[in-house]
Amino acid sequence: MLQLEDLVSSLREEGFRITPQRVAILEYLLRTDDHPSAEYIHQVVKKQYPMVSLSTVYKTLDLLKEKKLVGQIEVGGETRFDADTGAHINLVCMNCGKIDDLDENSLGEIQSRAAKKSKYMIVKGNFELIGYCNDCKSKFN
Amino acid sequence: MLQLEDLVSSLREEGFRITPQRVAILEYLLRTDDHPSAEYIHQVVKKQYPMVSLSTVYKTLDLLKEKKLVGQIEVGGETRFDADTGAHINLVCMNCGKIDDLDENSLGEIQSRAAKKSKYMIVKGNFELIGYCNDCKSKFN
DNA sequence: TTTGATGCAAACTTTTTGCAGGAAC
DNA sequence: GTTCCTGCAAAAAGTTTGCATCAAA
Repeated sequence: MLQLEDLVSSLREEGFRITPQRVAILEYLLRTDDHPSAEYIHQVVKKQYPMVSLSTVYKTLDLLKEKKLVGQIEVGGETRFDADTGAHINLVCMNCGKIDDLDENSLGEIQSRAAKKSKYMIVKGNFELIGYCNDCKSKFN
Repeated sequence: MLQLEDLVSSLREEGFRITPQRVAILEYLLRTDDHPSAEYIHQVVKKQYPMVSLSTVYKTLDLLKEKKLVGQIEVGGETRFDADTGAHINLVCMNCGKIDDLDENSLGEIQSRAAKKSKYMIVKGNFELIGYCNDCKSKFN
């Protein structure tokens, strides 16, 4: 499990400045299992630090993406961020918009088979299953 | 293999009008293996029918999505359309933007396992592997 | 004190929408 | 002739950028 202090010191060592805005965004991303949009992160962080602007959220997310601390997925025309960088499937609910993670150990095998067949050099994978979550599916039966 | 005539008559039977714009877009989507963006479809179709507008392309794509004749994937912040509706993996090249398809028969199994574990009702899957294609990967070694 | 980060506003990109005119039936 | 479709232009939504100010180091 990643700790806030570790991230803060590693950022500081690389010459990045530790601002309250960055700490607040990092704190939220570390404690949530969610897959928030930039807009949503802004809403949450603003409750605690009302002076944080949306463009700072975007800039911080860019920084974290570059350092591979968050992943990025696109769902329904909206970009969402994902703190879990390991290989997993995102389950996306078409009704409530919730995104759950599912570990699946056969993904690595598929990935290497695909690399061999296609001759691609694979950098990362995005696996999504889209449907209705347990809470919402009853409404569509 | 889907034929243009079949699609045209099925659209006509459902009360949709057959316009040159719709035929041109359908024709292009049927003959290509590509995963074009709306903008790109517009460029291609305009060469043949210069009067086609981008908003008509979007409206036609909406219609085709609703009828499940095209799939939609989001890659790098851009929406791309995919005429292959079967279960497959999209291989996305980070350098040239090309998208290849790869059939993978273990996807169905993963999907049913995921449905059981997560209690989701799965409607569709998006599987992407992102990296460098055979032509581009030499530039990054 | 120096330099990088912030916040605002404006710009940009992609997609959607309203509406008047035109084409398919 | 009726109704749906098209194309334009404007709006909307999400993201990026330029720049003056501010704060971390």
